Amino acid sequence: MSTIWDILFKDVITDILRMKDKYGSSQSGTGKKALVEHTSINPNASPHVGRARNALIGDTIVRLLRFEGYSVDVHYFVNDIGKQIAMLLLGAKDKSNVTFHDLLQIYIDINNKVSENPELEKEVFDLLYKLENGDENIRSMFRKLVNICIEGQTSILAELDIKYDTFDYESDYIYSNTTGKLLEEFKKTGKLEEDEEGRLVLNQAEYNLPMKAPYLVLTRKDKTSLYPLRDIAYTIDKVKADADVNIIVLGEDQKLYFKQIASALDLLGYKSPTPVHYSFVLLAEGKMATRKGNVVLLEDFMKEAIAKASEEIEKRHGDADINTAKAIGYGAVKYAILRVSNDRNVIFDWESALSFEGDSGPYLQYSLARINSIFRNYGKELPEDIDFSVLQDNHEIDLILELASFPATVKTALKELSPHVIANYAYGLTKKFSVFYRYNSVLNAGNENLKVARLALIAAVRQVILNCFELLGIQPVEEM
RNA sequence: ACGCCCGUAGCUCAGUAGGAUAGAGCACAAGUUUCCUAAACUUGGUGUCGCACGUUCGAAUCGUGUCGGGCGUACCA
Repeated sequence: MSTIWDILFKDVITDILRMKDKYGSSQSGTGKKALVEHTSINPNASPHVGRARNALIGDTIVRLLRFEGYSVDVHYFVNDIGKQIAMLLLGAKDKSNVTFHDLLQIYIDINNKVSENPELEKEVFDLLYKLENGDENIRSMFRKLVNICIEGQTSILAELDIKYDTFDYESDYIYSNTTGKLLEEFKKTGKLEEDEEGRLVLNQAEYNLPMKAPYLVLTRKDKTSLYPLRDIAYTIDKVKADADVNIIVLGEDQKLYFKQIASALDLLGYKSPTPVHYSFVLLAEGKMATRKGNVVLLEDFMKEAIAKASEEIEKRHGDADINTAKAIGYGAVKYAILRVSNDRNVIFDWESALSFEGDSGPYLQYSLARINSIFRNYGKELPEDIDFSVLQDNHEIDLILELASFPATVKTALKELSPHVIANYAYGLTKKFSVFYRYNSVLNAGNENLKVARLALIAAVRQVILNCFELLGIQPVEEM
């Protein structure tokens, strides 16, 4: 008396248990290369949660691509040149032993000073001019400051298990005169013009971009480079790496700007990377502004999350293991940001971001911990032959349908480059598991056939939760 | 002023290649544990799916307009 459900249970569960951490992957990237650039924070201060959204989306896309079998090269563009970093240097150069955590205040102070005293701006540009024209002393001062920043920023992200393969320094494009050669290329297109002030600008009228003036300014009047020129040079380098997939994660403030870059690339015959845009993180009381200092720093969010996790663990188990507290706290941090679709603003408020109940990272981990607990109590290997026809409860059917839809979910997430698809799926699956768990005992199922069939079912659930965790960068927790 | 994105329950969010009574979490109230972890589960809603008009047998989903929020519109990066 075989039914459609028997077949579904048998096929899906056996597939999952056989394919393990590959279940859900269609291996569409086997033998292919992908290049992803994300984060690329200005080296001026500790990242706030808004910047973290870039890193989290980017990292999840990297994980999705690797899951699909792509060989992924993760790039970080270090913006170690330009007015902002020169200002930071101006603010820091008379101070000794500057550390990463001094930089935010220095940055805020110097911004205030310069806006009060425009004379200081000349010093800023003087620093830049010397830098671009090979002043070794200035150059090493910049590099030293930038490295303090990058080290500080990436160590915070590394703590969240977000890692990079390649750091590309923007200044290298000037030192190697790549920007100079690029200007020659643009000259050949006939679209490079010198404006009345002596700056070199690219005429982009033919691309009909929605802007008032169709010009991309590439240099200052002293012919020092502006960011777009360096960015184009860099982007061309990435395109030349000839990856099958080339992605860049950018805030929505870069939408139009990136179209300008893409147009410039098109002019030279290059295919531009695929941009993934996301909306900003807002505070309940308004916008975040680094210069005003009303930001939520990522590291503060992480610390609070660990503190909350430790507190919850102590409530239940006496003392808290720091690794477990980190896994739970960081899972909450990541999930709070990844659950929202890219094109919506994330409204950050401490209370819901640190909620460990319901639709949250810890909820997912808790489901996994419960499954682990059942297997610890069972203490044996599952038998080879399992009769799946005994599974016919509605809660079991809900679960198997959810499990069966995981591969399609991965495809959607990859097609739309939207991590929230995975986050929401993971919640939906664990919610169904929680309901199943409430109404169906596994170890006391009544008979051996039902018991092992349910064990196989939740083993499959466990595997798919683990696969979601791998994609979201959330650490599994054995017990909690 | 113009361009792009968003607007769904008190709050935070899913759901839009058109399809049946629009779903979660939080908050609030009441319950569930001699039984695999209660960070869980169940029950309780008064949603004009911002508003208006339109296309359609049928619209949260498509079109136009409008209001509100986010972002942008060469010489920051």
